[in-house]
Amino acid sequence: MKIATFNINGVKARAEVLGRWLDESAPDVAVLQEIKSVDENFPREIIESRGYHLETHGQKGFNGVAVLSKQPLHDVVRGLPGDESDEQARWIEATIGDGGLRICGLYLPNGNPAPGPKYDYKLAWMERMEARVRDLMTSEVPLVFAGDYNVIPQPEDAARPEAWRDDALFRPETRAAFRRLKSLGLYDALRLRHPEHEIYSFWDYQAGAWPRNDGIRIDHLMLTAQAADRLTDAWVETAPRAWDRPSDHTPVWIDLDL
DNA sequence: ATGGCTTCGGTGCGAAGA
Repeated sequence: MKIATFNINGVKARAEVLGRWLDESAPDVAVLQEIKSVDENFPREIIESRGYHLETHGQKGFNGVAVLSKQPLHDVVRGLPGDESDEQARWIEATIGDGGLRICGLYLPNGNPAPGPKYDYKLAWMERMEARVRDLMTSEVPLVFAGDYNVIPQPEDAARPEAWRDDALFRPETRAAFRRLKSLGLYDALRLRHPEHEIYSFWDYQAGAWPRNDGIRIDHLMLTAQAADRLTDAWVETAPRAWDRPSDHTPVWIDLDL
């Protein structure tokens, strides 16, 4: 089962890219971030015309997540539990097909500028995610937590780590919170398969970041042991970053023996 | 570089992103 996460930076602006990507790369399951669309205006036909089931959790203007799957989606949860007052659309869960896998698609807050209220929100969100992961891990079903984490886990996950030293994506508190998530028993799929350096998933639109390969790795698929046991491959698909009108992120993939 | 692009909403150009 091939599973991808893709921050598409606007589902309507990315209609052509999204259709081409589904045709060429054909994920079994994918989670999308930054759809920047309310659910009523989501261009569902791009996805459903290609035979996918689709669940969305959007809001006006920014944020927004979605999950698509060739198998039916069940028991959908929209929004990260733990704060009824949080109106930002950054979390969606669904069980795939007959229940052999549960996937969580997430768009973790950016947090800049740091320090400040946006950074406080990021750290609080990560604490809430920790609680949700704990909850879900009481089940024996393999779990995949996939999305744009807005976390550079280690210096080797950035082409120029010194440029990110004080940034909300790389500050010590951010990386410590990410380590706490891992210490619950989650495995970074890409690093399980590719411990080597220089693998990125985001390149800024500005200053020639893509042609200079001035990237960062912030899109992650985190697996429970039950899912990691099934992991056969993990990779970043860089080609879509070079297409016309690309997202500034590119898809990250795993293949599970499910 | 004190964001050099790009999205959205809305139809100006500011907010947000990373």
